Amino acid sequence: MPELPEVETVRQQLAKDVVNRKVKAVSVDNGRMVRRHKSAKDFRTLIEGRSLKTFGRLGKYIIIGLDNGQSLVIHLGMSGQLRRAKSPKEVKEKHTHIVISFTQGGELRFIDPRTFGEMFISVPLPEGEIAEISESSSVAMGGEGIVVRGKIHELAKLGFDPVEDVMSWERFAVVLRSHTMGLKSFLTDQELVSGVGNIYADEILFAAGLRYDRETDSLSTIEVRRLWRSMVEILAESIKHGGSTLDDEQFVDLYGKKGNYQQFHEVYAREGEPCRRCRRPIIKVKSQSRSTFFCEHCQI
DNA sequence: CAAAATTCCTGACTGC
DNA sequence: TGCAGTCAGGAATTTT
Repeated sequence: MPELPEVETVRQQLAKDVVNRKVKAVSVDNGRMVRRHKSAKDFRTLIEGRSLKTFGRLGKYIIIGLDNGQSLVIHLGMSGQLRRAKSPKEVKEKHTHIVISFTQGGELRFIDPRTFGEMFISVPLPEGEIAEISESSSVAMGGEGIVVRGKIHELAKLGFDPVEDVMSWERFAVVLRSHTMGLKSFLTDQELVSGVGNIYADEILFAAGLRYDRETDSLSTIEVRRLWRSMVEILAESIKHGGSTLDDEQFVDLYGKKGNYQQFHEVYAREGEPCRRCRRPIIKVKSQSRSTFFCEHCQI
C-alpha cells in the first residue's frame, strides 16, 4: 500500500517527467475517483488546458501546482497507481479510471482496482480565510509543508510530514507527550503524523525497540529520541530504495517498476519468521483492526 | 469465506 | 453532567 516513501517516489518521477506539460484532455470513467467534485465534468473543466508546474507532497497526498494557482491533489488510497504512457496506443490496464493526456503527446494514467484513491482540484480560498485554517491546524509548524498545507485547505488537518517538515526531536517530544495513546495509533494518525501507514509504523517501532502499544506519554527522553530517529531514517531509507512492493505487487512506480525496500523489512509480513536480531519468531496481532507485526523480545 | 488496508463516519468508553 | 480524546468497528472495494 502506498505510504509516504512510495508516494514520494512517484512524486519525484512526476517532477522530472511531466513538469510543464499542458493538459489536453481528461477522461474519467468512474465518478467515484473524483468524488469531491459535483461531477466528473466539473473536474475535467478545472484541469483541461492547465499546465503542471510544481510537484509537492504532504503525507500520502501528491500536490501538483497548476499554472493558475490551483492544485491537482492525488491520493493513491490502497491500490492506486499513477503510470506514464508515452502514447495513447499503449494498452490500458484494467481499472484505469482517469487518463490525463498532454498536448505534446503521452498520458498520465490513474489505475485503481479498489477505488479508494481519488483526485481533486483544490481552489485556494480568499486571502483572509487562509490564516484561520493554518492556525487551527494542530501541529502545523515550519518548513515547506506549511506552505502547501496552508494553500490546500482540504488538507489543513494533516499533521506534520516527517520527511518534509523540519522539526527537532524536542518538538516531537512535546507533540508525542501531549497525547495518551498507543504508539502505533499515534504514528498512523494522519492528523498527528502524516504519511505513516501500517507497514512503516511497524518497521519504525521495531527499529526504535518499542512496542506498538506503549503509551506515548510513558517514553523516556532516550526512547523519544530513538523513535524520532527511527522514523526519519526508515522513511528516508525506504525512499532511497524506491519504496516497498509487497507480494501483492500493489505498488509500482510511474514506469511500472517495483520498489526494493521490502527486502529490508524486519517485521512487516514476517509472522513466525525469526527476528533478525534475536532469532525469536515475529508475532502478529490485530490492533486498530489492522495487522501488527513485532518482536516480543526486542520491542519493549 | 477471509484477509489485505485507506479515509471517513459513528458509537462507546474514559478521565477530568 | 459534559466534553474532549481515544479507539473499535463498519462501509466502500477487488483480488487472491
